[in-house]
Amino acid sequence: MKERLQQHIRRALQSCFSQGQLHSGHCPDFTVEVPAHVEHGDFSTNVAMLLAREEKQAPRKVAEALVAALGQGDGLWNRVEIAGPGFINFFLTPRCWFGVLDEVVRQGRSYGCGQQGAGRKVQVEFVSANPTGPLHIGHGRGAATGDAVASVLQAAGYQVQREYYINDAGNQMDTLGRSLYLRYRELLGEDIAFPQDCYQGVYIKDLAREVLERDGERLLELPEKQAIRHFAEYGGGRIRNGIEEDLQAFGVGFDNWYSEQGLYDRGEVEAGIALLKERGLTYEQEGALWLRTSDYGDDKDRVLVRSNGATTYFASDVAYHKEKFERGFDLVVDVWGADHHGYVPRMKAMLAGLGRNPEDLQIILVQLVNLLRDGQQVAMSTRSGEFVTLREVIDEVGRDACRFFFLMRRSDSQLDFDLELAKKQSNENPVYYVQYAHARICSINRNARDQGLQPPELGQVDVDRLTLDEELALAKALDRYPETVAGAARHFEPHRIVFYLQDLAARFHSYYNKERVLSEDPETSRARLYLVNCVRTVLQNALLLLGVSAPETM
RNA sequence: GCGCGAUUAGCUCAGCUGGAUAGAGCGUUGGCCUCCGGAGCCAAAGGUCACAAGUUCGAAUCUUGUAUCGCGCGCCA
Repeated sequence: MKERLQQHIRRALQSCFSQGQLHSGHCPDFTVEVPAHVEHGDFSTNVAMLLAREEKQAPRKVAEALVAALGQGDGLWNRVEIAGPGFINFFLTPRCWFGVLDEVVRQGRSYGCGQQGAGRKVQVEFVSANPTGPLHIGHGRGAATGDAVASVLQAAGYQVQREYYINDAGNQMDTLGRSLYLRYRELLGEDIAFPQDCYQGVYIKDLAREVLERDGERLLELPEKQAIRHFAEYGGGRIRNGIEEDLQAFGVGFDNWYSEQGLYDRGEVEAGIALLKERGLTYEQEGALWLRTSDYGDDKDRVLVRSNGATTYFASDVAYHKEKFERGFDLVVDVWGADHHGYVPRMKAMLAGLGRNPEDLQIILVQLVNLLRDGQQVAMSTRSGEFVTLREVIDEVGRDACRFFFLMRRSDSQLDFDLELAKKQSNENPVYYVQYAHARICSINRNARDQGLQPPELGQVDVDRLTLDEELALAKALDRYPETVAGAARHFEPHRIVFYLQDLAARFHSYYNKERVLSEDPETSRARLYLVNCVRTVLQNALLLLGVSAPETM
């Protein structure tokens, strides 16, 4: 709708230029917005105020010329007014608003999808937790966010790949192996002083016991190094499988699991470093190899190869991201914990150094989750290994509530997650509010069928029967859905969908309480059924983007 | 110390590319079931958008400074 108005305004502008009412001859970057107050119409544009300076005329004068040129707009609006400092307000006809219903029915499941990303490949990498322990609640937020961002981008027309980067190289795997090995020896009766820098969680003991049951005592015979490697491989594999199962329970699936170790095995890390050297972006100092990231906006230069010859984590990240783009992605999205925000400049710098536009890498920072129970903070400490796992939360509050809660705030603001609240089946809990709206409409459909009334087919309804303000408001809300999805995709902000859903559900509940859909008059009932099923379609489409189910009964 | 982010109703938070009289949920108070599912609805109260300058037709939004809070600042991953 917005776009149609923009076209009309542009056309009016051109005609003013050619007819000589206006002189500057160029079209400013104006906006068409939904005003905050209904008295200001359905849409409002600031174009006259933007032109005023160049035209050397009062904004309202410019607006008058434009309004004269706008004409009747093919019946799109029934009134145009100039208001305030020079806004032009449009009052659209109900008939044109209810046209959106046919659009929803025509497009069905794809209503809301757009073409802004058509022909572009994007990769979304998220979760990417180390395979050294189970996923915790923070990973859950990253998983929900990454998956929803990927879905939203898909809806915007991008070809999307979901990828999980497995940090299976470096000394953390060694630490995992050592932790397991020591617990194993402990189980066999040895008195072990378990080191601080080993993984403390109980899952380590469980895994060690598992190995003991499988392999018996014979691993004690192995040389320590070999034993540790054995434990690392076995434990890493088991933990990875566990992570995959947890994600599956959460409804998150990946197209690709990408191993860091594989980068080393194929010589990609070496190749990456060689390329940077070739481009003259590196130098040696005190026996280490540095990358000149500070030439591209970073605070300081960063080490790629340490003086002991070992490569840094950053070096494999260089190789990884270089390789991502070689795979042909036009856009790469990384979802990180916000505590890594200090790494953003060096990643962008690295891309710039490689001759790639830093904008082609978007990094979404996901803030901490503050876990509460009845308003009291649940104690968590990674060091002691006492943390609440994602699986525990899914089992306790359910997948839908869990996902919805993770997406209720913008990802870069901290999130309070109250376990008791998420479980409550009451009006305090926002998850069910939206799902309930969907279930209610399904219930209406069941009742309608009992009365021999089917949800009407495309256009088989008289929209003039829809005369209530609430009905018009619902149609307007449905019209706003596609641009909401587009905005969520452009800004990588899935929480916009959540807010939209709450708004749409509220409008529906309000309507439902005020007026019966199945009324005395069959034609009116059919029209309302048509409207309400459009609401259902959009609720379902939006919930689907978030990975939350749209139940028919609750 | 340097850098990044935050600061909006009692609480938790939205607020689009700078737009007109700043919004929602929860909580509080008072109403609504003979009625398609009350997991719902209606109404009221509640604000110096941290503070101070600046930019302009117009600032919660942009700039600078101040305060408070959080995070990050390794040849760790």
